[in-house]
Amino acid sequence: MFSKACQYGIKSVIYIWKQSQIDQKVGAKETAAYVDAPEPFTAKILQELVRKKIIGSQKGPSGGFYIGKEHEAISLMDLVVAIDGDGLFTGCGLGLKVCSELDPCPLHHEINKIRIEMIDMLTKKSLKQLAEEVESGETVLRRLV
Amino acid sequence: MFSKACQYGIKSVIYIWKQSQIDQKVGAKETAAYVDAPEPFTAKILQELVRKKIIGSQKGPSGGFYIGKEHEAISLMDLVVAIDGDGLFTGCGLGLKVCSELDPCPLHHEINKIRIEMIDMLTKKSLKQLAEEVESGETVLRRLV
DNA sequence: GCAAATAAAGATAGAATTATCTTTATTTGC
DNA sequence: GCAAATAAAGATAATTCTATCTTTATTTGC
Repeated sequence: MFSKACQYGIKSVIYIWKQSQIDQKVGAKETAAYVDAPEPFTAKILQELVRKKIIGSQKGPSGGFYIGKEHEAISLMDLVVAIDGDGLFTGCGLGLKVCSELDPCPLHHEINKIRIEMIDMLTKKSLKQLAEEVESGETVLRRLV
Repeated sequence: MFSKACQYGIKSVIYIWKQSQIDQKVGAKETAAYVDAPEPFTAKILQELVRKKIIGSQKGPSGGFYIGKEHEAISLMDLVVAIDGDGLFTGCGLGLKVCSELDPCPLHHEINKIRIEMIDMLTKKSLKQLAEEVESGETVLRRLV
């Protein structure tokens, strides 16, 4: 469903959010280690997210990635689209050039229904909410064993 | 959502079904042309589907791919799994090694809900049904313009 | 100003997916 | 039996995704 890059991105951003709550910027290395993702690849993804204004960054000692007021409204949807693009949500699910309500491909209605639910879920979930659920222990971001 | 191979596979199998209804075996070339997919790639996919008993094939003149009684119970789910594997439906959506109802990843419940709907849809849709809807004009398999 | 820490950028490599080409095996119709 | 048609198998190439390494640019603390 999501690419590896996207999976790493989602987990990283939740961690960065969590640390930003206690005013800590976090490095790519620390983040990658925490979410169990390859470090240089994670760094690339975070770089890209900064470019797209999903998160912020600061160079130099005690620098790192962070999430500030300006990123608070970011939804999971924004994040996923920033990394994977909108291919999951738009275009024909079977790759037809022409596919619409009027000329639906054999899976048009079915895929549409699932897409709507997916978009709904990703739009409603804020990163804040995800981070808070991890914080409270409702969900887990990494294995602690 | 589905790989290209899977998209080509789904469309091809619907066409093959349709032709099997009128007792016509169809070649890889004809199938690929009909569903607007690259020919050698389509041939490979169909080969694989034969190996997995999703469709049948016969060599020689007036041979080709077909769908017989023995394939009638095949669901879309069988087809998708045969080509893309079950990665869409199993394992953690964020790639965590440990993720379950008891130790859910931040998206576990949400992804589960969508997966259940997807599995439900793919399991209930038979290839027969898809082919009949194309036949009746309810849905379209390729652009006719 | 300088050293250290960090992100950013760019180059490279490995693996998987997508796609093509060539050769071989089988089947049919004559 | 032979030619033609077709699927099957195997080799190769192109592209994209995943991953790493190296160099450069910034920023901080001293």
